[in-house]
Amino acid sequence: MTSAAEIPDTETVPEEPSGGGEPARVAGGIPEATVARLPVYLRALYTLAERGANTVSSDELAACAGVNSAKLRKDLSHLGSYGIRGVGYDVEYLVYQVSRALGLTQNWSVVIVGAGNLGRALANYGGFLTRGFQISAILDSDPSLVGRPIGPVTVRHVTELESVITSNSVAIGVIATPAGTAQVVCDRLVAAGVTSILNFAPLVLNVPDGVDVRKVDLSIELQILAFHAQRRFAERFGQESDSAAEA
Amino acid sequence: MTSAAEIPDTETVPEEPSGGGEPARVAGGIPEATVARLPVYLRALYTLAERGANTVSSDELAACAGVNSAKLRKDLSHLGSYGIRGVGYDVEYLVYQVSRALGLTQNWSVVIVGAGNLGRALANYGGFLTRGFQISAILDSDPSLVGRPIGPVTVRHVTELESVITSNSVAIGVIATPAGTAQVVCDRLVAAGVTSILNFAPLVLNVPDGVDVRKVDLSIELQILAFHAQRRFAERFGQESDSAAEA
DNA sequence: CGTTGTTTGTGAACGAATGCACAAAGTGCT
DNA sequence: AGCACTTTGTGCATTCGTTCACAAACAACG
Repeated sequence: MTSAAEIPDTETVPEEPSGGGEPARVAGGIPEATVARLPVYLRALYTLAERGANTVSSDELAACAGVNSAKLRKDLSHLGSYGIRGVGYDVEYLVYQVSRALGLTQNWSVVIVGAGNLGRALANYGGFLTRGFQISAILDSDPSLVGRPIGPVTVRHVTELESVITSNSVAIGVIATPAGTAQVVCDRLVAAGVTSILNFAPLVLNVPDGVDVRKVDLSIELQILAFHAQRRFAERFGQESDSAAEA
Repeated sequence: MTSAAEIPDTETVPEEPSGGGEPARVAGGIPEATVARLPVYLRALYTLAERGANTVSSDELAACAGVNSAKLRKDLSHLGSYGIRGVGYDVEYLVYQVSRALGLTQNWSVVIVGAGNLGRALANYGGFLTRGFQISAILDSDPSLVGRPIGPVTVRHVTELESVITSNSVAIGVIATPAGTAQVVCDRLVAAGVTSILNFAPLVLNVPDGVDVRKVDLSIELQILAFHAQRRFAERFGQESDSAAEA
């Protein structure tokens, strides 16, 4: 759930109505729910490729990705018709097509703001940033952290934010600061031209239209888990004292 | 979109059909999409309470939470009818009701497995674990980390996993290990009785029915951002070379 | 070449989520 | 008490997402 339901926060510019009864088909033609699953498929494909698989059926790939095979096929059908009936999908070719659809054939420059525990974890997580992303800088306001090497870069002072962004044409900003400074950092990122932001600070960021914010929030996830745990608990034993089931 | 969309992974046990035309109403009566937003409302309510607000209208609260006010009212209506027409909601009372709905009136015991950068970040993030959650232990397999104090606890060896869980009646496990060991850790958590798992490792965990897994995955979020960034880019300038828009 | 078996791609039914728009229900002023 | 104003709670239409089930397309083999 999510993503949650995740759960989308994008402000998508609506296209012309385009007649049909299809499920929306925003510009780019790929529904949000599908976009959120493509990275999962991509990871499964890489795993399969490492195992030496040349082709894969929708059933196998769906099992690896933890989804139902009909959903997988419908998702992939939004990218084009890249399967072979009676055989399956060519792994390498599908990797390329999914990557292209996600925009990973170009390299994206990322700046991380905040070199605390979380920022360090992100910068060090080589596995995360393998393909398509490159950390241009990690910034912090604490002078005692500046100059310290973390992962592929060294910490720079947050005053350099604007110059780092313009000189590296950074398109994605990651906010790993405390909640108190997150909005200020966000405003500066946006003013400097960043239109994609990944927010780890526990607050709702305010951004103008045209800026895409995604949030990752531990406490929210924990609370959702707590809800389900409580529900399971109440189901197993009798109903709780006063649930919302009164007439 | 996190969650957005985030995106559900729960195996919910369907209740009796219950007749009506309402949107599903799983056991507990609260739709998934609503559950995912309740923590956001709760945080906004705490912020408002700190500012000294006694009551709040759906418009204000919706603005704080970054959603549409009709959606907010519909969400809250699933908990019961706790507003006063013409006035709004009593902040303190609503905090209590939302907390109760989420199962935060009891304390949940959490164990973090993996004391690397990420595990340390989580254990130190006091802001995350304020209300309703308590870190019972943080575990790692690296002997050089054992004994080191992190946040409210000290690192213990992962061999103690089972005993920690049973003696603290831990209900929630957080996996902050590398991908290679995540499944093994997961299996051990499940075998020890944990039914709620928050997974930070970049892989799809395999769990039996009745276990609830939520994942937090940086690379997926980045890839979704990249997709939208690419789309915006292609929209601004002419269409890309070959999009999927052929007849 | 036809037949059998496999797997994709998708039409169509269903189910969930969103947002509008308004009646119902309250406050406060005169 | 009556009236004007505010805000909740919800029925309804619409959009979005999932799943089923099957025809179309291909491989393999005799």
